[in-house]
Amino acid sequence: MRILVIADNETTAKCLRTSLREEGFVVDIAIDCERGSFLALTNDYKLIIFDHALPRKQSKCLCQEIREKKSVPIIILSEKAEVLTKVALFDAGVDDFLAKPFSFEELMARIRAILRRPQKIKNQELRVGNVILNSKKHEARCKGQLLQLTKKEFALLEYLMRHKNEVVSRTSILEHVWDIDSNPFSNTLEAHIRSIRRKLELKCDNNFIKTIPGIGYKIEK
Amino acid sequence: MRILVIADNETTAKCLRTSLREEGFVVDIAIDCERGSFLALTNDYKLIIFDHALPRKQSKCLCQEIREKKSVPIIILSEKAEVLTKVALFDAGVDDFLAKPFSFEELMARIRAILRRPQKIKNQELRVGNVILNSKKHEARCKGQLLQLTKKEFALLEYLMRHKNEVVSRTSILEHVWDIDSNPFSNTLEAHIRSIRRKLELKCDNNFIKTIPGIGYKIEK
DNA sequence: TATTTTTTTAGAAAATTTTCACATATTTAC
DNA sequence: GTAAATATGTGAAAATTTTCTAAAAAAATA
Repeated sequence: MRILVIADNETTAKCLRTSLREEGFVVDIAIDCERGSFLALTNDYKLIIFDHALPRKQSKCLCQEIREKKSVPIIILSEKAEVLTKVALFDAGVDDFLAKPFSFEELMARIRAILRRPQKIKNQELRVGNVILNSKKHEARCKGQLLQLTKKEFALLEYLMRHKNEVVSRTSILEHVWDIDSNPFSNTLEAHIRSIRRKLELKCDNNFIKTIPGIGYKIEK
Repeated sequence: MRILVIADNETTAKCLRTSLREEGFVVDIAIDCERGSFLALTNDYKLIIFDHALPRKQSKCLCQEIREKKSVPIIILSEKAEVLTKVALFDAGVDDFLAKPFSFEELMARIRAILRRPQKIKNQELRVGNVILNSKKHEARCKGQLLQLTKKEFALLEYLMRHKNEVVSRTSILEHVWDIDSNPFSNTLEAHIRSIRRKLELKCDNNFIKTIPGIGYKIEK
C-alpha cells in the first residue's frame, strides 16, 4: 500500500514517513511542490498526504492538477482550519482536512476512513490455502506453524496473497511493495521471494508462490 | 491513559497534574483557553478536566467547540455550583461538574465513574503470562516477585500489556505513554524498554517484550 | 540539597535489505 | 534439437537500517 507525503518541511515529512511505515505503508516523500506533482502524476498512490504549510495558491493548484488526471484521495494537513481555504480546497478535490498539530492516531483514523479499510479489516486475518497472515499481530502462519517473516517479506507476501489467483507482475510488485528509491535493476525482489519460499518450505508448503516466467508471480488458492 | 487539564491558574493545573500522575495518568496541561482548545482538538485524550475559573463564555464556547469534534468526556471544576451555569454547561456537552473546594478523592470518584471502568483503573489486576500489574498498589510482580518499576516504566509496561497479542508501534506508544512535549527523535522509549527488560530478566522472564523490527513491540500471552 | 527518575548521547550489536557472482531454467532463433 | 539470449534462482557478503546498551546529563522529586 503505497502513499505519497508532500511537505515543505523535511522533518515533518520524515516523521510522517516513519510512523506510516510502522503501519505497514510504503511511503514516498516530496519536499517541494514540483517533485510532489511529478511523483503524484507518475505513480499509482493509494493516498496523498499534503502539508498545507505550502503556499496557498500552489497547494490549491497542485490538488486540482493531480485531481484532473488521477482519482487518488488527498488529505490536507493545515496550520489552521480556515473556513474559506477549506471550502476552496474541497472544491479542488481534497478528501479530508486535519488541523496541526494532530495526533498520529487521528491521522490514521482518517486514512482508514478514506481507504475504506475500517479498523476491523486490520484485525482480520488474510488466508490463502495453508497460509494465514495477521497484520495486527504481524504474524504469519502456515498449517498453524509460525513463520518468522521480516517486514518486507511480510509486505510482499501480503501483496501476493491479496492478489491471489492472478499473476502479479514484477513491476507492479516493485511499485507497491517498494518505494521510489528502489533500484529497478537489482534482483532484491527475487531475493525476497527466495527467502519467503525457503521459510514456507521449511514449515509446510512447497509450491505456494509460483513463478510465471516473463510475467511475474502467482499464488493460487 | 492520557488526559488534559485546562486551567488559568498554573498552580491549580500543576497540583492536579501531580495528583493525577500519581494515579497513573499521563497529563498534559494548558494554562489558557486557546492552548486548551488546541490540545483538546489535536490529541486523543480519554478525559478533559476543565477549571471554570476561566471566563464563563469562554469555557462554554470551548466545551461546545471540543464536543462538536470530539466525543471526549469533560469534567468541569467550578467555584460555585451555580444552577444556571450548570445547566448551560450540560447543554454544552459537559459530563460532570464539581464544586470547589473538593477533595481529590472525590474528583477521582467522578473520573472513575465517567471512564466507566471503575475497577480497571485502580482495583483490578492486569495479568499477562507471569507478570501481574496492580495499579492500585502500583506494584508489578513476576512469578510473585516484586519488580521495582518507576512510574514511566510501569505506564509503558501497562500499555504494552493492555495491548497483548498485538504489535504496538513506537509512534502509538509515544502518543499514549509520553505527553505532548516528547521528542520524536530520541530513543528514550528504547531506554525504558531496556530497563524494564533488565528488571524482568533479573526476576524471572527473559523474553516477555518482543521486538518487531521496523514496527514496534509485542507482548504475547 | 540529595536522591531518584527520565532523557540524551554515542557507539556497539543485531537484524534487515540489497548487491553480487554465478547457477539454473526458460524462451527464442536458427 | 541445439545454441544463444533472456529471465529467474541461489547463497553469501556488503551495505544499510534499526535496535540495544551503558553511561552521562538533565530534570523531577523528596
